[in-house]
Amino acid sequence: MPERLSIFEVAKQANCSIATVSNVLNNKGRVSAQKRKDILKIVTAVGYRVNSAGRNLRMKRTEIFGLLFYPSCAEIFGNPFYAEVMGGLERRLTQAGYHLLLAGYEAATANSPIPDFLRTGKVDGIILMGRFPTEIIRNFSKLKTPLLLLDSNAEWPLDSVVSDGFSAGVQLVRHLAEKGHKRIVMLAYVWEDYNIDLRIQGFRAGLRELGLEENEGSVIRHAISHLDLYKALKERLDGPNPPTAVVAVNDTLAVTMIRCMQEDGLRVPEDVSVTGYDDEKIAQDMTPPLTTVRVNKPELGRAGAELILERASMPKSPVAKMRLPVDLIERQSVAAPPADR
Amino acid sequence: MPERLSIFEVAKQANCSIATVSNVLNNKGRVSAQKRKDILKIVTAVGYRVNSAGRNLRMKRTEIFGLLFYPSCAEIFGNPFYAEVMGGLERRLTQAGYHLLLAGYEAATANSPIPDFLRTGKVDGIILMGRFPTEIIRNFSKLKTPLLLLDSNAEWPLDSVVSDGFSAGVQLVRHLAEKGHKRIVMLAYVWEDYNIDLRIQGFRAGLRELGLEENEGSVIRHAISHLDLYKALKERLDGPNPPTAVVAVNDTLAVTMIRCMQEDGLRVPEDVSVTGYDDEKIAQDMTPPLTTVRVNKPELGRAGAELILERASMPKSPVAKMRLPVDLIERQSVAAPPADR
DNA sequence: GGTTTATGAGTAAACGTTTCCGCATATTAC
DNA sequence: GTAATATGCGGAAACGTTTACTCATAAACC
Repeated sequence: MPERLSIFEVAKQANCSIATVSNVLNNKGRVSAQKRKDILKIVTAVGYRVNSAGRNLRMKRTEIFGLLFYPSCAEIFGNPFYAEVMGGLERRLTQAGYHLLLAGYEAATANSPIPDFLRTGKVDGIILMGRFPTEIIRNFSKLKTPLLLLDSNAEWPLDSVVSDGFSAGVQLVRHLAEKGHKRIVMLAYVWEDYNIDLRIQGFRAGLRELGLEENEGSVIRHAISHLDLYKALKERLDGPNPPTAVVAVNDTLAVTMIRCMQEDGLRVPEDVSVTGYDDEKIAQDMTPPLTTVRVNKPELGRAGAELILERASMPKSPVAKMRLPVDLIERQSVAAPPADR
Repeated sequence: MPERLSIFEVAKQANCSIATVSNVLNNKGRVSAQKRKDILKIVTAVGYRVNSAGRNLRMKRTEIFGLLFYPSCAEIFGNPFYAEVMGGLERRLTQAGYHLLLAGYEAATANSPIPDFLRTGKVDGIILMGRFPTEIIRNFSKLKTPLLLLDSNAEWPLDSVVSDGFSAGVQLVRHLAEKGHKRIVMLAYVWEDYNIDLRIQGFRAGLRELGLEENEGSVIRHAISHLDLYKALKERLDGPNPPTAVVAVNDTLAVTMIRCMQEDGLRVPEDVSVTGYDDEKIAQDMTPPLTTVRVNKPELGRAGAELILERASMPKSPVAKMRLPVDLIERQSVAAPPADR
C-alpha cells in the first residue's frame, strides 16, 4: 500500500467538503451538476481512488469472499474441474466488484475451526469448494456469515450449488434403455459423497421409472481401488444374466473399466456399453469416445457467485439450494446390447 | 462481516485502556505480567479477534498480496504447473500471516492498466504469474509497490523467480554428449518468451562448451503448430548429417515429436533421442518414458513468497532475481546414437 | 409578502485499530 | 533525602471513509 492521496485532497482542490466528494463518488445525496462535474474532473486528474481500508472500516464489509479448499489449496488447484468452476466464479464476482481470497482449510484454521481471515473480518463470506468433512460443515453452519457450498454437500440448510447428478442418473438410464438395454449396473466408490449419492439415487430412480430390474446388486460400490471395482464387475459380467451396460460414476472410472474390459477381450460398445460423468478431456480423446454427462463448470461457478452475492445483500432471504442442469453427451461407448449369448 | 466485539469491550472487562490491550496483543510496550495474563484470559474468553479493517487503516497494510493472471484466471487455473506453484506460494504466505487475492488481468484492470484492487489498497503488493506481455510489465515496473514476477519475464529490474532453464539447457547437452551425440538440435516455439529463450541460450552455451556444432540451424523454431515444427524437424532428419538427438523445449512438444516420429517409423531412442522439459505427468507414463528436466514447482512458489515478503518488509533492498536449480531426470528416451547409417 | 418546501452543501461523528506522549509511582543512585 | 531513572499504564490523535444531521438559500405556494 503505497502513499496515496485521500478524499481530503480532492475536496480541497474542488473547494468543497469531503462529504460532497463522497456523495458524488457514490451517487448519493444531492449535488449540483456543475459541482459534480468539477469534482469528477479533479478525481480523474489526480487519479484519486477510494481507500479500501477506510471504506471497509466504515462500511463493515470488504467485498471479498474467502474461497476455501479442503484439505489445502495445493490438493485442489490442479483439478481441472475446479479450475473451470473457479474461472466462472471469479468472473462473475469481479464483475460485481468482489474479489476472492484463497485459503486452504488446514492452514487457515490452525487455531480455530473457523478460518482466521473470517474472524478478523477480512472477508464478507466464505465459499466451501468441493468435498468437506461433515463435521467441518457443521461448524460453518452455525455462522451468520454468508456461506456457500459449491459442488459440495448440499444436505445442509445452507446455500449450495451442485450439478444435477440425480437428473443425470435418470437420463443415463433412459438413454441406455432406449438403446435396448435392460440389465444395467452402476459402479461407484463407497465413501460418503453427496454428489455420488445423488447420481446413484438418480440411477435407481431411472431404473424404477422404466420398470427395469432394481435391487441391491444394481449398484456396485467398492472402496479400495478401481481394480477391485473391476474385479467385482467382472464377476457379474461372467455370471448369469450379465449386465449389458455399465454406468460409471465418473469418467476416470469409466476409462479404467473400459481399459480393463478391453484387456479381457470384451469390446466396448459391442459387448458392453459404458458411460461416464464429467466430460473430462480424455472422454473425447479415448477409444471409443465416451458417452458421458457434461457439467457446465463455469456456469456452476457463476451460479455460485450469484447465490453468495444475493446472500450478502439479503442475509435473511430463504436458503437457496440449486441443482444445475447437465447435458448427456452421446459418443461411441454406447450401442445396442449384443444379441443374447 | 458479522457483528463482532471490539478492543473496547476487552479493555472494559479487563479494567484497563485499549492501549494496554493492544500492547499485550502485539507484544509491545511494557505491561506487567499480571495484567498481561488477565487480558489474554479475557481475550480468549470472549473470543476477541482484531478487526482487520481498523488495523489495515491504521497500519496502512492489509497483509494480502494480489495474484494476477494473464489474460484471465480461467486460462491459468487449469494448468497443473501453475497449480503446484500456487500451492507452494500459498503455503509459505499463509505461514507468514499473508493471504492471496485472486485476479485475472483483463477483469481487474478494466479502467486502468493497474489493477483496481491495488489502487484502492486492497493488497500490499502484486505477484505476476506466468507469461505477461512486455508492455504490461512495463506499466507495473513503474510502481513503488512490492512486485514479483513468478515464472515470468525476468529481464526487468524487478524481483523475479524463474526455473534455471539456462542450466537445464547446458545439462541436457552435456547429458546427450556423454551418450555420444554430436549432432543435436533444439525445437522451440518462435514467440517471445523469456523462459524459452533461457533454455535456448543454455542449449547453445552447452554446445559451445563441448565444441559441438552450433549455428543458426541448431535451434528450429516455428510459430504455427507442433505439426509444422515436426515437418521442419523431419526435413533435417531426412537430410544430410541428420541430428541424432532432439531437445524439445517442453514435454508436450516432446510427446508430439515422439508420436510423429514413431508414425514415420523412427524409433525413440534407438534412432533418435528426445528430451523434454517440465516433467509433466505424461513424461513418466508414455512410451518410452521421457528424459526431461524437473522443476520443483512448490519450491518455485515458496521462493517467490520469500522474495515478496522480503520486499514488503524492506522496500529498499536491492532487486532479487532468482533462478531455481532444476534436476535432469533420466528415463528411456535417450540412448547412444545409432551407428552411422 | 409571509410561510412552507426543495435544493445544495457542509459539520461532525463513527467505524476499530496502533502508537506517540505524558503522567504517575516505584526503584535506584549519590 | 533528593535527584535521576525505570516501569506500568492511560489519553488522545490519526488512519480515510460514509452518512445522519444541520443550515443556509432559493423556489414555490396561498
